[in-house]
Amino acid sequence: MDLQADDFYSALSHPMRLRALLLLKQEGELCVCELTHALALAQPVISRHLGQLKEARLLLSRRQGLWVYYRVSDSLPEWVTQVIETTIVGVSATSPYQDDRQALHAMLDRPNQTCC
Amino acid sequence: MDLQADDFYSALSHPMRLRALLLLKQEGELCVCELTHALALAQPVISRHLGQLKEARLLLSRRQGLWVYYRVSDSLPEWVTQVIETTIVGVSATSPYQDDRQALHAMLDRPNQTCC
DNA sequence: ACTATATATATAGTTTTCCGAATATATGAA
DNA sequence: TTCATATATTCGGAAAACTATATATATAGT
Repeated sequence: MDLQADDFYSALSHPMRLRALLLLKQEGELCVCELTHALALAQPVISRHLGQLKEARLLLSRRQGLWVYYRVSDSLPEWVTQVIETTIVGVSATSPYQDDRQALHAMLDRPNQTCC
Repeated sequence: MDLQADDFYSALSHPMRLRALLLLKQEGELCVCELTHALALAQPVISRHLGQLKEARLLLSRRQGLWVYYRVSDSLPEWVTQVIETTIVGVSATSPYQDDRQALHAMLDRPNQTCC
């Protein structure tokens, strides 16, 4: 069963879910602690929103050790992929999306080799 | 002040507002009674959702006699226009968007010359 | 003025969404 | 096993969104 348009749009109705999706699309896989740092929100809040995006089938996740990595699903309908990419082109240079990327890149001790 | 991405996405978070926007983009100007017929909803419900879309700067309206015609704004950011068009390409042949157009076209006595 | 039609708004109540805090679970290391 | 860390979930309350009903407004015609 495919992703429905109204599920897609209501999944993105919360500003933070939009920020998380755009950041993940641009950066690839990110763990919860990286998103928590980049978006400057409490960890349970992040986890809940990621859970909603995953339930809406926009995200996939995999666990690696202590960390859970989220990424944008690679089996989205073509129009959804285009909409996300068009949105990135349109707004990624503006606030708060630009700041989110900067905060991520400014984060010290990102996992993959080291720890959070 | 320009349309913000999170305003755009939260404006479309209600399934009916998404249906109305896609229908208006495809059909051009429509009056409230046409939308009420096509979407099969009570008139105050339609008016309120149209008001929200207008407040979000996605729609414009003009009054002509008794009727108020709504249309998609012609001064949207380019990325917003592309997102809307991409969504139409992706889902306009599916339910309920296809049915909405059919219901509109099946409506007798649409205004413009006659009355609702 | 009065009537009819189209649309908008206000009110009240219900449902949904969201957050904070606490707690639970999963993994890895000692 | 015990401890520490990362993430998920649960619970209670607050805030927001939504609906239905009723009413108000705007316009046109008589």
